[in-house]
Amino acid sequence: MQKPSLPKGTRDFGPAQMAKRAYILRTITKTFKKFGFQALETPAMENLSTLTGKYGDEGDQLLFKILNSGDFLKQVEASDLAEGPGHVLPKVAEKGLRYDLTVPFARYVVMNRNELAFPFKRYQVQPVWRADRPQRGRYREFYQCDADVVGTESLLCEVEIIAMIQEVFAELKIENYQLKINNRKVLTGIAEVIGAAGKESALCVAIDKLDKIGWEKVQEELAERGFSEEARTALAPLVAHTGDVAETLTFLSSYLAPSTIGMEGVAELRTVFSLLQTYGASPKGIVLDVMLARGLSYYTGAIFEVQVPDTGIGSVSGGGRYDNLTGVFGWEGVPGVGFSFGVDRLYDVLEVLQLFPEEAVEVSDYLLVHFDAKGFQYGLSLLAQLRAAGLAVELYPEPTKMKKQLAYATKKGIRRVLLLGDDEIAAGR
RNA sequence: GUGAUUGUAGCUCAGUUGGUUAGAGCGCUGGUUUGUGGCACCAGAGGUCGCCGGUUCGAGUCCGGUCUUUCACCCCA
Repeated sequence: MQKPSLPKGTRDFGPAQMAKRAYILRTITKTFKKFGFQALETPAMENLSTLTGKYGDEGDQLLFKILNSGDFLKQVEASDLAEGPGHVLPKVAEKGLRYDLTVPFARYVVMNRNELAFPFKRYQVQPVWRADRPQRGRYREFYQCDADVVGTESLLCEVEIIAMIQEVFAELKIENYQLKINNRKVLTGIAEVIGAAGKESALCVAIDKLDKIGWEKVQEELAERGFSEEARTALAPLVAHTGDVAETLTFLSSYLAPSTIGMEGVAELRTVFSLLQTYGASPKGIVLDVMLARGLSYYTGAIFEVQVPDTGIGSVSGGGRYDNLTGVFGWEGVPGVGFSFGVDRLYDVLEVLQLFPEEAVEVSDYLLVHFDAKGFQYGLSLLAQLRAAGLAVELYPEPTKMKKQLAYATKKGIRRVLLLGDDEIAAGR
């Protein structure tokens, strides 16, 4: 007999966890629907050709590949083996597990472009798989919870994303959070202004670590990546800047004045904040963080990230705008904007802050406890009535002593029991 | 992918410089209690010490490999 075990980086979700996860997902999907987003599901597996090349070389390595069925070696020649794994792979695996929800979404949009009503707003809650090395809060199978709008450049989308995030956090009773906003064009502008035009992706990767490793270390990394002394000096006032949204916008207007694209970013940010005000959203939790970069290279406009301080848990939500979502599938120039909630991390945050409501745990309202066959028969006759009244009820299925039945109720967390003895039956209760 | 780290009963962990039948607490099962569980007391079950190999008269203890856990890097949710 073998000991059962789980593949590395995967988890079971027991009843208690499922109830709490369902609470989170109910809250999120309710909000998505309220904003006009519609559900989409795509297959767990995609053609490998759909997935490869979309996430960079490292991403390709993190894809789970599915071995072809049957004689998976039939197309492989000895010469292929000699050429290495890269040559053999396409001949033994033509499918892979999805790595995120964005690429399958783009594939879906392209395949259905004639049927969809644009701007198309969809949400999608499904697991994704990455052959990463697991760590705390990082798994090989985890859920993403995406909402995207494709087919419009309107900044209303950005505003609505901010409003949805605020609504979800309010519903979940998370009071203290930071919704960080920035714009990729601002970052491009910064690269231009400090004389490092075109090196913004390297700039982003380094700057993104500011919170984690501090300004000193970021400067070292920038130096390693070929940023000059002057560039780093020019960056310093920006790093040092603090202030509210209005002050930061004013600061950026002068700092980025030499950069056309940078000023475009500032203008977009101004519009978003202005629309937000008109919408009536509270400025609560919103931070304009010019150092927010996010690692992803495909964002071209707004960038979002949400953190809950003092929990030791990384960002729980993030997203941004991309100009060309569907270009890789041959349909150029379709803009989109979207974001994602990290369900697993949100779960951890609620756990740490003890914000799960008691009723999140789904358990029967009553257990019917019987002493003998007569009580069991009577209990059986009550079951359907009580259930018809909308109560979750169960009857202990075996004849056994009360101690065991009550212990079952205790362990399962059933708060109320009905004892069915001769006296109760006689009294009609 | 790089560098560390962990693994003993269902759970949390002891286990002395390698030396007889590997322990504790909690949990579990039964009983004290043929109508009131959570407390108490009594009894009991449960481990080829992650797995494979090596050193040794002898390995839970030392060595190698492998898997697993956790952590940092890379990257990311």
